[in-house]
Amino acid sequence: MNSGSPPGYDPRDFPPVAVTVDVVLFAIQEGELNVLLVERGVDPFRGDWALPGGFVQAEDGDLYRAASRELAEETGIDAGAAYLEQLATYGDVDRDPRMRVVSVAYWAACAQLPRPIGGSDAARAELVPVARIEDGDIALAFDHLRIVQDALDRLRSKLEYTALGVRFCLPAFTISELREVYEVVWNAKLDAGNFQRKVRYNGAFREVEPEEVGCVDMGGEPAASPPEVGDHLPAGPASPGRRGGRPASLWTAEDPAAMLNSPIARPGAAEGGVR
Amino acid sequence: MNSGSPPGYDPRDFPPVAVTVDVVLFAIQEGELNVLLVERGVDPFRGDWALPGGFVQAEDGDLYRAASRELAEETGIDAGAAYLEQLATYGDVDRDPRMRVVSVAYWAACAQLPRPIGGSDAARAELVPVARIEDGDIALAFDHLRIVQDALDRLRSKLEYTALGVRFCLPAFTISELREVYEVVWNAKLDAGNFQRKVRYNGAFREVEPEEVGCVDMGGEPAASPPEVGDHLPAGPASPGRRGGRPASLWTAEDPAAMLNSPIARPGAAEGGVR
DNA sequence: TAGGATATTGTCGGAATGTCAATAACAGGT
DNA sequence: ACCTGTTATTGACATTCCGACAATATCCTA
Repeated sequence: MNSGSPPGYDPRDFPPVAVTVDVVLFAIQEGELNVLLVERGVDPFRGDWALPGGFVQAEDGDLYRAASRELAEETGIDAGAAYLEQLATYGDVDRDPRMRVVSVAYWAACAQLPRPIGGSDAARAELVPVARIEDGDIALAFDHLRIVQDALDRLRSKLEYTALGVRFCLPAFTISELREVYEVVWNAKLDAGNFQRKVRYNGAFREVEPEEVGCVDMGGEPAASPPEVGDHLPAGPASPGRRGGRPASLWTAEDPAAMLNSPIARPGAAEGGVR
Repeated sequence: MNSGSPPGYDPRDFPPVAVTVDVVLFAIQEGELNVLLVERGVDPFRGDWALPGGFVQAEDGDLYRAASRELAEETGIDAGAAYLEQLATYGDVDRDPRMRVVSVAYWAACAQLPRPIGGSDAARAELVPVARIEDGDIALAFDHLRIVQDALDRLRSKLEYTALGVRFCLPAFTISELREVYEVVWNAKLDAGNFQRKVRYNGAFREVEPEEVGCVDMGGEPAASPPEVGDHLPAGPASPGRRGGRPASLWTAEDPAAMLNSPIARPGAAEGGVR
């Protein structure tokens, strides 16, 4: 297990390694799935886009906390409001030209970016459509392309069998809003009727009575304006104008991370990585 | 690579952190699911059981390779033969009393331990039934109990929708052998007939013709020796004596990591962590 | 050759799913 | 008030899937 001196590690006993955390934050805007990227201002990969991240600090009690801190610094978002789950760890010897850097990647999903982002760092931070990344239109630093792809795989899989899609919605949402989340993330069209049934039967979701609205809290961001009946997807044409039609009932998820007792089928999911 | 100045990292720029890999190796023996543990001989947690692992070395090109190396050192098993997949990374500040150690955990599954184990290290290495660990009968060092539990969750989930169960079997196996793997890992009983259909229909498995296996003797004398048709589970009463009954056809999995196009239902899986 | 054991195939009712259509409830304009 | 367009929600069905359980098939042992 350990190599050299008996008890107590000596920093000289092991090769110098830096440990960082990187966060893949997903958000839906304009009916598109986006990832938060920052533009690198320093040398390796200067000018390229990279995931927000940084060194694990001594003050970070654990890795989750380190990732939350990075997320908050970059976006002001509270980790509880964006889920935040560990994805994987990347440690190829040459992934950073300067020295060995082992990076623990996390992924997150949030309903809407509170402020115009661009946190404490001077670096420009922007939401970039994943479509452009998957098409290779964006130059990503380090092995961050692979990390984003892994995160995408994980996100797409998890929507199948967990209620995590609601993290893209406000605390109270309509079934159609949730369906649109699925359609955007999966880049597929789902039958409205079936989706309705799926949600209604799944114990993971609960219809919220009109009187309750306003009390629903997913433990996250205090929605700027109390969730209003008829709210639509965060951003997009959004709530401003209900374009007519029968008003939808509002729903909520007790525990967004909960398993669905029957999964929601992904259309073209012959095979693929589920992780 | 690194040196000092411009955009290079300086070891003094970040807190000293050690990076290790730990491996949770599962193996089935005597109809029980086991985990490979080593007895600690040095101070922190001396005498307790721990997962095999060690520092990421400079020679390890990537983390997977580091884990393979640890696995090989400890058991002589080639990583390719045991799958080996990254599980998660653990970095709580106090998980090791000596200093901050970030540990990247891997899990693996193998059909049978080649030698009586107990690799290069002087430390005693043993297969311990997971039942005893889950019951709390075994004192595990560090946060290794949590790691084992996470690995168990992952293993049990992955059996549902991948062909990874075959990693507990020899290259060619009978459907009953595979079913027993499921029953042992899930600690549940499965209907033999339905399981049969599941495997036969799933594109992930392929029936192997007798000619492919070697000198096959299906239906004649009890072939005396080597690649025998009636092989049973690695270990256990095993192949020695077919206890009678219609001989089973042999199967194989093209790609053990492949997804099952229709999952195998886990009996009492109301909810739980899929990770 | 009988009895026991294991593998494999069949049957059948209930549950789940997908497709497609019908109804409900609202906004807006005339 | 009435008509039209739009979205939500519910129904009807055919098809498939699944679990429980029974029936065969093939071998071993005695």
